[in-house]
Amino acid sequence: MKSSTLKEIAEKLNVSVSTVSRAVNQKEYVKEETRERVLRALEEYNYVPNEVARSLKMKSTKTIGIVVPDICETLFGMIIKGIDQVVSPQGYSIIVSDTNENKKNEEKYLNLLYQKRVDALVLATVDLKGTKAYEYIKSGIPVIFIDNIPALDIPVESVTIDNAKASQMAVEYLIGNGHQKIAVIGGSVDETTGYERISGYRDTLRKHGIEVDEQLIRYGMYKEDDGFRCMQEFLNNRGQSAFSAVYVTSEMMTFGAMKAIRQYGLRIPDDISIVGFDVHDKAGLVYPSITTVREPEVLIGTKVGELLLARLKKERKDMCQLEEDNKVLLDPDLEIGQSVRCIL
Amino acid sequence: MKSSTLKEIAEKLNVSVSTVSRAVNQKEYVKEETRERVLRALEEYNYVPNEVARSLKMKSTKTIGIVVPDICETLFGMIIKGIDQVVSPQGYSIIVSDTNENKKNEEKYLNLLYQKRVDALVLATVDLKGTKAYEYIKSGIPVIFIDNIPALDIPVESVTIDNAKASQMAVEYLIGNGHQKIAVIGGSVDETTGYERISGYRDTLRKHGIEVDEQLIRYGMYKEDDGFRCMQEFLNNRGQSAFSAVYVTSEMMTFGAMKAIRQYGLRIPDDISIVGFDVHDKAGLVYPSITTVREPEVLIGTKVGELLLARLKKERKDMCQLEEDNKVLLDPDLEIGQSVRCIL
DNA sequence: CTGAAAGCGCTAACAC
DNA sequence: GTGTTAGCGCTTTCAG
Repeated sequence: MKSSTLKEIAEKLNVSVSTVSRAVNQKEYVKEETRERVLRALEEYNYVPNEVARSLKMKSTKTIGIVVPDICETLFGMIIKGIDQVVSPQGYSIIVSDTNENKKNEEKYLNLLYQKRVDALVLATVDLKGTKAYEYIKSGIPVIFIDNIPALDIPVESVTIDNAKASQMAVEYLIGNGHQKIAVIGGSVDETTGYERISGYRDTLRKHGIEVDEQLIRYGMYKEDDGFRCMQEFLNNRGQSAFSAVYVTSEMMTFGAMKAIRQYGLRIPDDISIVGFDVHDKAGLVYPSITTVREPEVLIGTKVGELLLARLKKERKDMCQLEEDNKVLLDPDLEIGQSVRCIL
Repeated sequence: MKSSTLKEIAEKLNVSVSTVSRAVNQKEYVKEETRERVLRALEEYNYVPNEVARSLKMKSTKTIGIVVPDICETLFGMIIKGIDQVVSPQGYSIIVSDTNENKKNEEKYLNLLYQKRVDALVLATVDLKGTKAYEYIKSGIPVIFIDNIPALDIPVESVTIDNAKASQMAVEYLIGNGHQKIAVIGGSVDETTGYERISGYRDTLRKHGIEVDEQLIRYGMYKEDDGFRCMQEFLNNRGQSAFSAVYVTSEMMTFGAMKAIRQYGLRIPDDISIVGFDVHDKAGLVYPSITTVREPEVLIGTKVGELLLARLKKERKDMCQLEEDNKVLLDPDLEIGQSVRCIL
């Protein structure tokens, strides 16, 4: 039951390997009769093309590397799914690597994928220096960033949501419901996502003539604990800096914040309104349902897939480096739940 | 910034490719001095081994194919993570394919992975015939099944939980809390998981001298809607067949069932107790928290990884087919929440 | 239309 | 210790 090689088929049929190859790839001119003879033999001898050999020859592995901090996060799962959906019909496969949010791991995986000669790389980096990714780009391998975009001095391609807009939507929704004193729990401002979300918050407040109260801004590292802790601080500090609503910029921190509020004996949205980020309530059983900004995950994936395919096709002719940045910004969604009270 | 080849390095150093190769692979005897000279050159000329060429020669791609119905399901995400954790240190990469629960897709992916010559396959199949997987096994490629195990007439290897035991744990927990009339929502009995879970339920009731009431058994296809519908039927039928608790054998159906109960104006656990399966409440915000049987996901992954590594190592010497089934059964966990009322 | 031959980058006998 | 050589299985000129 071992699958045979072109050469074996060729021998059995007394034709040359090149003829068989041509028949297999439906290329060039092969006499209809021989083609059929070959095709039949392929079946009979159970031929399956060896993509490894083809890769070596063609200098293309039909393989795309995806490196994410945590494959279990719904966001990344969906993105991977989206990418797979669009690239697999073209024969591309996806190698995923889960770095566990660890820089060292990321580097190891990036090296491994380089050895395996992936045709392209999709990267949700935790290394803001992006040193390793730099090497990929330099050697002409298409790299698309999702989530964070590292600071590189060469043109990069990325697909992310418009984080500033996301914050704007969240904050304006709160303002629209009468809230003026809006606290925020941001992520690390060293990262583009964290930075953009917080500045979006600030800008939107200002735009609506609301003064930014630095006491109402806290930062966490995206974990549930961080959300919990920041919320506690807000709550303890409520005497000085009152607020009626809070905007939390990540899913787990949103959960943490909600728990802090509950533990304080306060109710959502009666006492405090909350808008989350990327909250996924698969069960639909969280009460009250959470109003949240949300990335269009699958769309990100399919967009990445399309970009990839486009570049992979072009790359063939001219090993073109990107001339300039291509930062695709997708619109976030605002999913309305019942966690915001209208106080107008 | 293109990485060079062994040959190029060899030329620059005026040594042969094999010497360079030996130095790279730290193999055999190379004079310490030459080794160092080579190693330095590798750095200088930015050499990165071409794994494709090596794969062709070695007939091993250091690549493992994983095919799952839905990568976004926490269960599969965790399993993939677990596998990756144990195989990547050995230089293996993982190609994932998301079949979207579709048999045709599954076949397509299985073919693609075969072409790519993955060294092994991990498969959560939706094709109970397992026709395609059969070919892998026949051609000597290690296959490990997770989740469902197809009916094949050759020895197979699998890592799953002990589904009968899972049901036993769920049902005995309910019985221990005084429940006697226990309804169940099962999955498709054509699949091993569905079948085993339901028979585990039956056996456990009998073992405790409780008669099985067929009216209290319903089947769904694992979707939320199915859980909702089955629960409705139970509820509508409650006049004839009363019950105080329900055991639901999948996560989404559990959510559906809970919604049906709520919509009926009944409370959990006051009116009806519920035990779920594989319920993940990442937020920890579902109220009441759900008592659920749970697969030890990461453990499944790491176990699969170890099995894989073991076979991949052996496979080198003797292309040994499995002599007999190797079905690894892992113990499920019972996570106690507040969805079961004690009526003793 | 078909075949011969080179070569993708690497490993592993086998010589020297 | 090191070099030579023969492929791994495939694609692709270039001849015929």
